[in-house]
Amino acid sequence: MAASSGWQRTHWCGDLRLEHEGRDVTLNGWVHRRRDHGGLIFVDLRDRSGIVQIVFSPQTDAEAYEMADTLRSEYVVSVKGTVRRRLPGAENPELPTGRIEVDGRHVEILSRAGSLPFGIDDRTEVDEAVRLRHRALDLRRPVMQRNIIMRHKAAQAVRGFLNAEGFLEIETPMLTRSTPEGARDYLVPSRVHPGHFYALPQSPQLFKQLLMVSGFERYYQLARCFRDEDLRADRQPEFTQIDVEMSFVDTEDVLDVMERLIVHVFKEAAGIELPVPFPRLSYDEAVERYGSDKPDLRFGMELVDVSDIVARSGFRVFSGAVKQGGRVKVLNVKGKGGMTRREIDELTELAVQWGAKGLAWIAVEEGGVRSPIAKFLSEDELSAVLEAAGAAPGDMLLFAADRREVAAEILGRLRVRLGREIFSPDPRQFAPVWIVDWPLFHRDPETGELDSAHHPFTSPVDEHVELLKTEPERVRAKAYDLVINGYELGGGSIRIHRRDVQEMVFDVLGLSREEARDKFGFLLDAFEHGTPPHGGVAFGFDRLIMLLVGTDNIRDVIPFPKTQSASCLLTQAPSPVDPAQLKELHIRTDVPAPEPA
RNA sequence: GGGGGCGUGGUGUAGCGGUUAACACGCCGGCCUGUCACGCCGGAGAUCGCGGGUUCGAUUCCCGUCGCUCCCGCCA
Repeated sequence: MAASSGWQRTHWCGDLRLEHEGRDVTLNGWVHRRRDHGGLIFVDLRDRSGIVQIVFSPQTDAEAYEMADTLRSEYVVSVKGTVRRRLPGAENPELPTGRIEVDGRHVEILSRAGSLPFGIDDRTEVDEAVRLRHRALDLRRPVMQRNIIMRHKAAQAVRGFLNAEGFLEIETPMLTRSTPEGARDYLVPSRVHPGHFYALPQSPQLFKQLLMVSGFERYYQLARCFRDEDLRADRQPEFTQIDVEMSFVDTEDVLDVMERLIVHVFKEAAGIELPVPFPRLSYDEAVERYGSDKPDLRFGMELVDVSDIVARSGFRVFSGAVKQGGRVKVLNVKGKGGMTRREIDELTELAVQWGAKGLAWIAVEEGGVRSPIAKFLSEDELSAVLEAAGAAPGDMLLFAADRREVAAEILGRLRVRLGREIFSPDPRQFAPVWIVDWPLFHRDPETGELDSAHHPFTSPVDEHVELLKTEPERVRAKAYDLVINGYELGGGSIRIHRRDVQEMVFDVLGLSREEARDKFGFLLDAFEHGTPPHGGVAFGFDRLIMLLVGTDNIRDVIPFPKTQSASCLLTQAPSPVDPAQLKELHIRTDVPAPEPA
C-alpha cells in the first residue's frame, strides 16, 4: 500500500464494501458522473474495478466541497475520504459498492478533460467510426473494459493450462518468407536486399513443425498472424491464434489435451461449464445433416434427403438433379408456413446469391399445401416428402436440388439464418463439436484439380495411405476442427512425418519435386534429420473471446482494430511515406495520379 | 472484384424540393442537502461527408467520389 500522505490510491473504487466502514481511503480515477444538489454534491468515481459514490458536503469539508463543484465528466482526480454506511433508503442495489459511500474530505484534480465526443456509457449507441477515432476513450466504456479484461484472463488461462501440461511458449519470426499458398501475404521490403521482401506470417505453421523436429515436444504461442484478405465482422487482417504443436501423438492425444484446454479456458476466464465430452461429427455427416462443416448445434432443424422419393418425379428440377448424380434436400422451417411471397422471394434471392438455381417450397397448411411445385408431385410423392420432413401444418419446407455439396450448403446457410431467427439461441449457451474425418483433398469445381482441404502437410489416416495412388479423393485426413455455435474456433491435424507419404501427397497435388523443394525445402530438409510423429492445432483467439463475451463483432475484442478497409482510424495507417524512405527500400510506387480537376 | 445499408449541432436521430433545419442526450450558466440515467430554469452549438448536375430554388432529386458497415467472392 502506498504512503497515505500522497495522492496515490490506497483502495480500488469497486472493491469497497461494508467491511471498509470507517476506513480512511484515497481513491484515484475518473469522474464518471456528478450530481450537484446545491448544498450537496455526489460524484461517481470510476476506476477499472468499478464505481463508488463520493459525497461532498460543506459540513464535512468546505474546501473539498468547493473543489468538487468544479469537477466535470472524466476529470482525473485523487479523492480522500472516509468510507461510511449509506443512510437507510439511500442504498443502491444496482452497484456492488451501493451499500456504502465515501465521505469526501479532499479532492485533487490530476487532469482536466475537455468536452467529449461521446459519453463513457454502455447505453449510448455511437457510430463505430467515431469510437475507433477516439479509441482510448471508447476503451474506457465498461463493456470494452470487460472485453479486454476477458481477453487477458483467457490468455492467462491458456498459458496456465498449457504450462501445466508441459508445453513451452516459444516465439517464431514475424519477418519470414512469402509462400504462394493460402492467403495473400503482407510484404515487408528489404533494404539490404534490393527487390526482395519478407512476408508477415499467415501462421507459424512451418516453424512449429520445425520445433518438433528440434525436439521441444510440446510448443505453444499466442501468435499474431497476418492475412491480406477482405474483412468480415469476424475477420481482421491481423489476428491472434493459440498455436499448439505436440510430438509423439496421434489424433486422440491432441483432441484430449485441446478439449481440456478449451474447457479450462471457458471455466477459468468466464466461469462457463462446457458440456463434456464434446460430441463429434464426421465431416460427411455434418454436411449431410446440417449443410455445413461448421454447424450450429444449438438447435436442430436438420436437413433431410428426399432424393429417393422424388427420383422419378414429374418435377424435372428434382428428378433431373438426381439423374445427374445430385441430391434433393429439404429444410423444414418449423412454424414458418405463413411466410409471404415476398419473404420467400427474399430467401430465394439469397439462395441464388449462394449458388442455387432456385428455391422450391411447400407451405404446409391444415388439410393441404400451398406450393408452386405441388402440382408436379404425385399424391404419394407429396405425402412421402411431408412425412420424411416431419412436416406439420404451419411448417414451411424449403428444397434445394443440386450437386450434393451445393444442395446441402444452400440449405445449410438458410438453416443457420432461419434457425437463429426462430430459436434466437442464447449466446451464453455453447454447443461445441469436433468435426473429424475430413477428406484430405477437395476438388476445385472450376479447374477440376485436387487441392489440400487443410494444408499439404496433413497426414492421411493410416489405412488410406495406399489409396493416395489410386483414389485420392477417398482418402481421409487426420484433421479436426473445433466448432462452437457455428463458429470455426480452430482446427488442426496430425502432420506427415514420412518422406515417402509427403511425396505421394505432393504427387496428388501435382507439385513437382522441384516446386516442392523450392517452396518448402527447409522443412523437407529438416524432415530428413529425424522427425517425430507430430500434430497440433490453431485456435482463433479473437473468436474465442467473442464467444466468451457474447459479441459477433471481432472489433469489440481487439483493443486497436482495423476498419473493413483495413485502415486504422486512430493512426491513419496505412499512410504515404517519405520518398526518401521508398528510395532506401528500392521501391517505386505505381499509383494512378488523381484526375486533374 | 461484386451487391446492399448508412453519412444532418459533440453524440444519436427527425425532416425530404422553398422550414428560423426539429427532438433527445451531452455541453455551458443559474437554482436545488440524499441523488445515483437526479430534478427545474436559461443558453451556446449545424457551411445537412465532398464534387458536379437538374431546378427560379437542393439537406431533400440525379451522377460521381470519399468514409463507415453488412454480405458474396476471397481467407491452404
